[in-house]
Amino acid sequence: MRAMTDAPAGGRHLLTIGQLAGYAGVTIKAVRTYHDRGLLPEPPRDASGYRRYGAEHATQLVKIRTLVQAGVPLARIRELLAAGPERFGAAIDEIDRNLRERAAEIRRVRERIAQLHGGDRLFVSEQVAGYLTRLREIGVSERTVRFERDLWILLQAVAPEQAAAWAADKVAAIADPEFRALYLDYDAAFDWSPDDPRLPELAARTRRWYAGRDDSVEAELPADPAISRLAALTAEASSPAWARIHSLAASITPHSPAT
Amino acid sequence: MRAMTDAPAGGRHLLTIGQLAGYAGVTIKAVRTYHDRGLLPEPPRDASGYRRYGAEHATQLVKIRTLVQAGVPLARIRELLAAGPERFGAAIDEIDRNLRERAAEIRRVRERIAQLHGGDRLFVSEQVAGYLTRLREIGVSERTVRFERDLWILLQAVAPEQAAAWAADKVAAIADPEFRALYLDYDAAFDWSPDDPRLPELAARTRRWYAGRDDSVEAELPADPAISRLAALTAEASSPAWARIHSLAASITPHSPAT
DNA sequence: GCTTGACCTTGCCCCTGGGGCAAGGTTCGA
DNA sequence: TCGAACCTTGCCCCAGGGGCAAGGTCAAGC
Repeated sequence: MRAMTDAPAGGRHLLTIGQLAGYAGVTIKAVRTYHDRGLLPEPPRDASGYRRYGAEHATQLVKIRTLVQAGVPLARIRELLAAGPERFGAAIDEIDRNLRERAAEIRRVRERIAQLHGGDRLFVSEQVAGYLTRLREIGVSERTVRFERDLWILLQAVAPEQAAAWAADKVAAIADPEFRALYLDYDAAFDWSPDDPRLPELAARTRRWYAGRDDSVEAELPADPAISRLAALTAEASSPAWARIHSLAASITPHSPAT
Repeated sequence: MRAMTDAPAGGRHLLTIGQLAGYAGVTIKAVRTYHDRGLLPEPPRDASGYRRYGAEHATQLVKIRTLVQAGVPLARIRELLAAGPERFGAAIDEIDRNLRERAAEIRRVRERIAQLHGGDRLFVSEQVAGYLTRLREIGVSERTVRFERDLWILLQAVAPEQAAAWAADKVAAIADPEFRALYLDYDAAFDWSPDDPRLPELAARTRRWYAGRDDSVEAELPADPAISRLAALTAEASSPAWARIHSLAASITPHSPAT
């Protein structure tokens, strides 16, 4: 066996680095990198300093390339090649599991990518996305829907559980025709002047609607003042008319339709 | 609209970088990298120099993360976000195609990985792998089979088309019971002494077998002298007994059974 | 008021898996 | 004998961050 594994005898090492790389489907640079990282032993050199490879390097290199294509890091490959066949086999099983996982991940990513085409599902919870869709269905302008969406994103980022409770409340409210009418009027009022004579009446209707609600529903909502202020401030910063309504109906702060 | 897109007004930018990163499922470092690469605009700073983000950053960041997970390079993502929705849509289609391709690639890699468990298919052509399997079936020792395999790897690396022609010839020869018997005797002779009295008779049988061949088959084989020498030298370096046979039957150089 | 821990800031060097280029030496075929 | 195609080493570059240093800041609890 000595002659087969060690012998530097003539004839056993005759592939140049380019031929070896070509056979294994790898670049010359990659071969040299594998030498540097200790994955592939340095072969003997010929008289002029060229590396001369034998079949043992070729089999090793094909193994390495296969593992590299499977996404195994070079450091791990070095360990695997050094380990015995039983550990090697176990590692291969693990790598294959890993590969299956990656394929599944790609499927998941493809679904998300498809949602980039449009739709809000990418940015907010399913519940909120359904609510936004419902708003569009009843005729709310795209501008206001986007405004709502951005507000929900903030809410979800700051306080996910509170956002969920509020969203449930909103979904329930939107089932009421009176609330829907109110919401559409708010939508229309977005760019009215703050002096518009219709605003006081809208504020009064808003107050009446909240007054008529079941108090128990109200009590269950977490009433974090920072969150309420956030909603109110955001609305006021966007529309002077909404700010006016807010000041006219000061008592209803946290639950005006557009927030 | 101005108030919705530019306003630094209080209340609109209140996420810290950590909250933003947490919402989008991204590290703080990644957010800063996206600022540096121009994927995400720098938000206003608060009094103490902290970045303060609004919902528009959150939506943008979720988009970015989704594209990053899909393997889109950051430079490309920047272009996409700057482009109009029609180009964005077209790019999404292309990215999805890319993703499908990657999934297919993973399937292919899994097949190759499975072959790492054993088998020669990873290292030599299907034809040669079949030939090696046939050798094992007729009882050739594993040592000699590996020796053949290594030689074929060298041949395929140096001259793939010649290797294919030679392999076809070998597959045909192995169908002949006389050749099979000869091959097994060579296998047994591997570690005989070069002075063994049985060697001259083996050399004579070899010469007879080649003499009885159809000459037209012989003529079709490419007779590259370098390749023949490679085969002969490799064999001689491995087994003194084989070297002895070779010198006894000098005329049959390129086609002795073990090469 | 003070400490403590969790945040934030910038800047710098590190990693993988090579690619590309420079500046030379070698080998092979016409 | 010359050019093309090889080979050699060495160096810097890329993405997409990670990790650490050396600070400034904020909120809670005592």
